[in-house]
Amino acid sequence: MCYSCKLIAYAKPKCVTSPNMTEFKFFFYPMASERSSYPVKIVLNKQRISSQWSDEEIAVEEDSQPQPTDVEQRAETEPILIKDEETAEDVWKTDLQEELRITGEESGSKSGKPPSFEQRHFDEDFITQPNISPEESVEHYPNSDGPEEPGTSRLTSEVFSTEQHRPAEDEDSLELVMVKDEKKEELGQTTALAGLDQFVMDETDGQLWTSVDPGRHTDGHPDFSFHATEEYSQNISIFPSQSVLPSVPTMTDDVWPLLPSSIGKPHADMLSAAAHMKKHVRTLADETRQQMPEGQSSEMLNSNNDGNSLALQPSQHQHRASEATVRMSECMTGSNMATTSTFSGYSLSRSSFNMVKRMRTQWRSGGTTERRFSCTFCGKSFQRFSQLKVHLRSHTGEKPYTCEQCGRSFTKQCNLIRHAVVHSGEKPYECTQCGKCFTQRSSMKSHQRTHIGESPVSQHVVPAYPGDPHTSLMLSQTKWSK
DNA sequence: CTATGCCCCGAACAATGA
DNA sequence: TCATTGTTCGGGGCATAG
Repeated sequence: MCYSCKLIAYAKPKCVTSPNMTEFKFFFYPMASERSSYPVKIVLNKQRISSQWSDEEIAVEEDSQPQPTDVEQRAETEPILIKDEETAEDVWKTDLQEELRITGEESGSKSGKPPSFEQRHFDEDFITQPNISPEESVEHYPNSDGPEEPGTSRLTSEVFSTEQHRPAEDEDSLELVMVKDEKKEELGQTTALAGLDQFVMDETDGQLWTSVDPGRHTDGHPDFSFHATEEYSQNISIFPSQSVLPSVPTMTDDVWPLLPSSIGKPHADMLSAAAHMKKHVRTLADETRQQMPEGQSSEMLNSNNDGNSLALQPSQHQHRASEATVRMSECMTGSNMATTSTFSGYSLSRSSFNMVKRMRTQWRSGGTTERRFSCTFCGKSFQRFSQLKVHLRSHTGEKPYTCEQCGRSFTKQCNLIRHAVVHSGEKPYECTQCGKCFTQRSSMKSHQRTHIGESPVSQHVVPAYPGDPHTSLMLSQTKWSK
């Protein structure tokens, strides 16, 4: 959102124009007044505390917007279910270009088909915010002088969720189309097709789409989430030359009256405003990059945008989505994922999807490398994908195996089996020297080391477990070192 | 190849005794 | 209070079955 040009912007994938090209729409919505900035509350930043809002925002919020709204509550409680349109096998067959194509396909809604829950949430997730429809953005702006019914929510979960809402966008918003072009040689053609209101982008990497943590501020103002990439921001070219101007699609008169007077109909101010938004694109993308932990931005952010979910979770997880969940935004910010369970772990599926594909590529090209699967979270490598899959649970907080007696969950089934002795009281491991029993073998072995300690002479000569440096180290560092 | 189970180490925490 | 010991669990390596 720009407080200078009074525009609110966000991007949304539009459709697939060719196997190598995906269109994205930039929607710019006018702010009717300074006070109209208050709808940024609609950003649904659930993590931000109220004290972070300005006094004015709080005042407005208290006056006219009972909280939390139903939508906010729903967003907090309902899991994000991402529809998987590809089988795992298909995923393996795709290459990076296909991935881009998929990104466009999955983002495109099926016209004439009611939005499914998954699709709706996907779109919400992708758009991230602002979660306000163009129609409402006009209706509820205080400047519109429209009487606002008490209790009327400014929010809607259906906003922009499907193509069915597009007419409203076309009517009330200034629509800019961004064309994601994968091949530079097609740039000229794309430019010709794009016209004035299209951004021609160049792509050099398959991991491009990012999103901004909605919980951030920009210049002291609430931040609208934003989807773009640093590559895009670097190469973004709005109205590169005046020569493009003749190709400007004519904006309908239905649109222009809704824009702030400073923007008006297509003229120099419009170009200035667009150039201004370009600056925002770049700024926000840079901020996004800086915010992300190093080495994670591409994977993590990219995962938030589409619905290609690779079912990395075991089947049990489908019954325990509420248990093995993770808040995607927290993944993006690197906070503790395991301790906060709000959204379904499926929100990470895209990340896994990209990661797995990358790993497979690495495996194919790497040949006979010892460690073929690397975790993009921590960089740890594994010989087998199944090992990595289990390892990923430590990052996602997924614990698919739950004890029926105490409800505690575990990342591995063997851990659950091992845990069962806690309830049964069974101590199957007995010390051969003293007869004391233990629940775990490692506990018994640890105990047996104490027996070895009873013989200070032998502890250096005959370790409890020959070849076990840990034993020798323990002995040298404990009582015998005194 | 994946799924599964076993084994292991290490960390965190609690209980206990000097 | 501190060191020691025991308990519990997380997580990696590996073997094996399918």
